[in-house]
Amino acid sequence: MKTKGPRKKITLTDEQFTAISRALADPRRYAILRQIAAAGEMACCRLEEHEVISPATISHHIKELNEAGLVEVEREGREANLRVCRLVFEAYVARLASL
Amino acid sequence: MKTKGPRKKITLTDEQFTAISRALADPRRYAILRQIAAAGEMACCRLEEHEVISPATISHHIKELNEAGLVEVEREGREANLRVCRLVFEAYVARLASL
DNA sequence: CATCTATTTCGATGTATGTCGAACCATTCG
DNA sequence: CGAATGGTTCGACATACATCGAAATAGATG
Repeated sequence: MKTKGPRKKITLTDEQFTAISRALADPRRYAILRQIAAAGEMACCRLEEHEVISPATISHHIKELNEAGLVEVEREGREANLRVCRLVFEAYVARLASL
Repeated sequence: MKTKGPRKKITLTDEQFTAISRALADPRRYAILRQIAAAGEMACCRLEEHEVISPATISHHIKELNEAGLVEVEREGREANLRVCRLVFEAYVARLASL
């Protein structure tokens, strides 16, 4: 069975690869990424992290994830909608797996 | 074709997972890991990094990789033989891929 | 407009970490 | 034994970075 896979192959630059590695290295950031991934799409204000860390810090983490190319941010009204860039993430995993 | 795959499945603790993430996040450390992986097994003193960074720093990185469970160190005579722990690495990639 | 909510930006702060030199330990070899 | 080789350990140092509070921005809403 072919579970609606990626259409295109993506190649990451070395810079993006290390940016992603660093982005994933912080547990809090990884937890955020997981929530977004699990939800498919979610508003920033729905993140569990609001119980734990300040809005400023959350915003910072989102920015890191976004600049690494892992997360797409779409402002909609007053909130920010987050979505994982699957193609980029899969490209990262693939490259990592090839060691 | 079944390319001599891993015998057992390994489950990583959360701590080990983040330790590996952090270990991979430094480009220098990742480069070292790649060399070891490419060689299958290699003496520490053969690492290209000796051209770039001090023995002390290399030793530090090896230690990090080892403590994360990614690299096995076996002292043989005066040199240290390095080998990638494939099972651990593959467990990491698998868990990462499942997001 | 005034206010509330969601988010960002800025500056400050404490901690983590990559790096080094120097000293040290272990092994090999003359 | 004494020197050379390969690694490690130990501070020290500089930079990176997670975090915060406060102030700013932007949209919704009364």
